[in-house]
Amino acid sequence: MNIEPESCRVEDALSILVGKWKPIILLHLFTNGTQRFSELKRRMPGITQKMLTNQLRELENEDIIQRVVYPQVPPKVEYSITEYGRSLEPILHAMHEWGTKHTLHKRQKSNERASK
Amino acid sequence: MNIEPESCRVEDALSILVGKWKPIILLHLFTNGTQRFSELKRRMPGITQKMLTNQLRELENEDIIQRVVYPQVPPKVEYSITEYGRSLEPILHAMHEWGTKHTLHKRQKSNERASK
DNA sequence: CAGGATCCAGCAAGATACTG
DNA sequence: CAGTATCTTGCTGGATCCTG
Repeated sequence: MNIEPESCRVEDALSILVGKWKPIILLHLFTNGTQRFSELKRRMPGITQKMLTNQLRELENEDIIQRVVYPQVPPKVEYSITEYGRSLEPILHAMHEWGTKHTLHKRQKSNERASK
Repeated sequence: MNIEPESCRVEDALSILVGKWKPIILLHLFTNGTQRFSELKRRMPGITQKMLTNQLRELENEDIIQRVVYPQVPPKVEYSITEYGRSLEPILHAMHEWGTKHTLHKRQKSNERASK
């Protein structure tokens, strides 16, 4: 590891992924491609309209996702990952892999304690 | 990307890195090895004792870092990365790389807008 | 030296109601 | 359908003071 703590840019990446629903939103867009607002909402039980809108706006402001409005009634808005946004894919994937192992790791630890 | 949103473990990894000082603490331990509480504090201007203690405890609870207490007066406590904690290194590194590019990306965007 | 204990401000996020 | 507006709550992080 040769990152100078003074010029650390980990936080920049982190700040974009942080947000209660952002990783899941990204995953849905990665796996299912372009989707409408209502589709995303339906796929994420528990999220409120306000939060979905917020998180989508923040991702859009960072050029991670793209928002396309079709001027019609009733309204239709589609969201998709930008090409730039795709560069986050390896990171998301690495975190998922690590998280999976970590879940097992924690389970082992708690079993060790329980069997004493 | 083939992560099922239902079994997504990105959040698990994220939750460990999130915390205002955690990435920097990890970087300092990665680059400088074992260090005492006061050394870490000195290297991080602005952090309070409470926060340093908090963040260290949380990392310790996840087995990312190790805490060794020397029973003497005045007290001496040393912190270091566990071998398990080292598995986070590639992720931190990837995020730093991405963050560096993202900083440039944003600068370009704002220049584009400014020159219109 | 390395903390623990309190108190407090700010922001993220949830609930709910309304609208072009 | 895809939002916006408002109110409220819970948690993160900061300031400050105390101690084995």
